[in-house]
Amino acid sequence: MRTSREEAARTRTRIVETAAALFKRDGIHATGLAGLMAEAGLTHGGFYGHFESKEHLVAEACALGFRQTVDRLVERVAAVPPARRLQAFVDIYLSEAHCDDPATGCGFAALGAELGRADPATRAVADEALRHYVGEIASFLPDFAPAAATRKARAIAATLLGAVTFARAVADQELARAMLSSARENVLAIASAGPRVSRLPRTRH
Amino acid sequence: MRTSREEAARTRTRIVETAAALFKRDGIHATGLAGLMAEAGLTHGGFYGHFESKEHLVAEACALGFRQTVDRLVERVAAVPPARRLQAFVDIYLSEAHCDDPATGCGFAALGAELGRADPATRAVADEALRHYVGEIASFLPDFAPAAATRKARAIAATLLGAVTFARAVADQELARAMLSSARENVLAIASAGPRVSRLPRTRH
DNA sequence: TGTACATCAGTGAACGCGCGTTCACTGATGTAC
DNA sequence: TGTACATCAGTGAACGCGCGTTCACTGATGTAC
Repeated sequence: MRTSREEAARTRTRIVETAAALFKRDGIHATGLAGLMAEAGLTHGGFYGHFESKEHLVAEACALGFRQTVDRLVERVAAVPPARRLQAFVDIYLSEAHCDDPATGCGFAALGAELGRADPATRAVADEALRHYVGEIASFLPDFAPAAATRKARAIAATLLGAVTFARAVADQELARAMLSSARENVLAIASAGPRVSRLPRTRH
Repeated sequence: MRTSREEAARTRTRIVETAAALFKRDGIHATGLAGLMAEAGLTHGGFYGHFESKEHLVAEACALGFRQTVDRLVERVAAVPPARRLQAFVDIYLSEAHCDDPATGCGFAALGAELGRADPATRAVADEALRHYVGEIASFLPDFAPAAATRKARAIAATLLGAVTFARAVADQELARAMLSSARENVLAIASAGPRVSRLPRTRH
């Protein structure tokens, strides 16, 4: 039962989207191809018509997952006045809604340590995604010189990722909330600490 | 071939230690019991003489892994004068040696998102370990009131975890180093920002 | 435009393999006399 | 203290199952005339 080329392209996209969500929800290793294909409304035999191997799908699904994460955040934050964008971004990232729904949330937080064990192609995807992501966060810090903003953005990305990882790991919801609120407080402190470019322009040291 | 009770107790300990290292190195889901038992110098049949299920071992191995992490850090940092302990701790945690060897490093960083999918017993273990860990970091911040030190310690724990997760995930070593150094810089800024208890005692707000 | 045929997207059975778990067995350890 | 027997730590084969991957097949799509 052959389908049209447009339909086949749509099928392929659907597999990648389903994979991105399942990998983020259950982990890469724990997600089987048969279940994944079934979730996409297909039988598992057709998988190798679209992808060379599971690893190839992993790289593509991660690329999509990371892109979606950043795009969604940027879209939601764009509606906020520039001066409040960082705070809006931090509030969304550290929300309980984000912690409760890894499948649609940050790919780095959802995959975590598993990325460090992924094949080089997937890790190269992570390179580009992280640079892009840090660049977006840095754009929420217009008061700082670009190099300083980038360094702060990296630290902010790390703090947010770590806080959500801890919040998801622990059983005690009060401890999880304490972690999220402590991270929020200190991220905003990072964002406002140090010399502003308008007062004290400074190049990287 | 029965062995003595002392030997059996040592065998059990060896299984838990081996599990802690393999879970941290390869991930919990990706570590099979047969390979794990072989690594401990045993055949897999004996496993259920020591543990009720893999999940029970996971909880025990995580408890050990988390405890080891904190104990080793505290031990190494104890040799440093109190005023420099935070910096020493941060330098160890963000070292390339730590990034390159998950098996002996921080259990939270090594297991990451997998903990969020673990059973309640394992996540309860994470609760206690995180509280203990945050308490140790707070003890490196004696200049702050206890509640403020705890909040800063949580943010520091999150930043360190996130930075190592990113550093391990990316393929580009320069990007990894940039992440580690940006995290270091901003963690030390967190640690020195805000009112000190000696100058401006302040209760939690 | 209509027909005949080649292509190929998706199906479903099957492959070898490693998974977590069970169990009959072995033989040294621990115990009772 | 020495002997006879029960216990049980560890062995190794086996269980059903899901894994990633392969392949012969089906039948609608795409193409050539």
